[in-house]
Amino acid sequence: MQNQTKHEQILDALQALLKNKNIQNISVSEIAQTAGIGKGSIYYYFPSKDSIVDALVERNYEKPLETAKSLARQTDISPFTRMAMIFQACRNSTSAFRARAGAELSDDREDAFIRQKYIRHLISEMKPVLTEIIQQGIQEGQIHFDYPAALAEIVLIVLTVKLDNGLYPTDPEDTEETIRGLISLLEQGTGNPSGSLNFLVT
Amino acid sequence: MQNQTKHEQILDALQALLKNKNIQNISVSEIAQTAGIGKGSIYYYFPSKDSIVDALVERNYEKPLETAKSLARQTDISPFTRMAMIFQACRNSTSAFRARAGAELSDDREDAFIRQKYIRHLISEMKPVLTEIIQQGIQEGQIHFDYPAALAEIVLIVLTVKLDNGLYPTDPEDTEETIRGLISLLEQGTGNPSGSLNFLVT
DNA sequence: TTTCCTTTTCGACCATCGGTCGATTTGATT
DNA sequence: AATCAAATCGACCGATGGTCGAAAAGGAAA
Repeated sequence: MQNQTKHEQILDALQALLKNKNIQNISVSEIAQTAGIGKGSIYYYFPSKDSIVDALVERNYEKPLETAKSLARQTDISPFTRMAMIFQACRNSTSAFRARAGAELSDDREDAFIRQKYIRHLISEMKPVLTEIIQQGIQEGQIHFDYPAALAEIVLIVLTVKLDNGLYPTDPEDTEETIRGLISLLEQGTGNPSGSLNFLVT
Repeated sequence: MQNQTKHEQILDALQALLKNKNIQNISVSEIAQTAGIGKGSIYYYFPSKDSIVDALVERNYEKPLETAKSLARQTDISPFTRMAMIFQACRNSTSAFRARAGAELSDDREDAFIRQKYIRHLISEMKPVLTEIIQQGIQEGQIHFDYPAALAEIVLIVLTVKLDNGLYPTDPEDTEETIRGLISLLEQGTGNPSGSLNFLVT
């Protein structure tokens, strides 16, 4: 039983509790109790309640994002295929927090914070990767566009905001239409025939 | 002295306090003291501290957005000019909350919530307006695109997220480049010559 | 004016929370 | 056994959001 394990134990407890209530309504004592340790011990491993949340966000997003990144970095694959991977990664990485049970469409403050942290994390991690991919596409003549970094950012922002569906919630059909619109805009905006990028999303 | 006035008085107090610290560090007693009333009276006018924040967000964004909306609804003006108005409105409506003095780049929870509320508000209010404008542009043959609503949403999402610069903070040049990229994507994506939409942002 | 009732105001009080702290246990090393 | 550092604990602290009953304010009716 090393530090690592106790750390995980506490994070597991918080994650379990998050399924039933939001963070505001979870007390540190509760986390301790669920983890089966004393409240004081929590503060032996974490400096604050916030830091536990931070660590949990990190734990949930770091791994899938890391694998998506390494996949997307395989430069032998075609740019569009790698873009599709990123689209997929964005879909998959949607919050473990959102998996909350009753999950009323939350005006919830803590959720907002977690979401913000997640968006920042995802965009800053994926933007350079996607930019590279787009640049490769430009060099190979498949993409015609002058602002690769901006294009990467635009795509990531729209994907993140729409797919997370928490920051600005809409019904699924609406989300699909926006994604289709984004694809269409990408096609027309980068000089590709209509429908050619459909595979990005199917 | 009606209800309305006391209401406003409390909101004014909160707004004043927000200039110097963030909401987590402002207590209800402090708001009461600043407003010059007893703490108990606060709860006569508002059910909770959160609801005071909500009301303040509403008060700050409702008005400028309403005027932007009515401007953008003047169908006699050309679609692009009206789009420019919306671009401008997005720029201007950036948070009274962000005007905070020291304003360290906040990982702050309350800020995240306020930002979320603002983004939801702005997008849901402006999307129908912008959609109409784009549809008009399509009819007049100035815009060639099949998903007017999606296009409206994409533009609003990118503008909101980037211009607010809190959800995903970057340096100003980077923001400018993304906006330029968005313009360029719009031009190429809607069949307009390069540079023709520059006026949207200058 | 006096009475009566509603609306408004208030701050002491309450439960609870995040976080601290000193005491205590554990357990490896000598 | 002796020792020391790492780990554990829960009583305790200050502060907070929110409650409550008492009391003031202010008409309206007598």
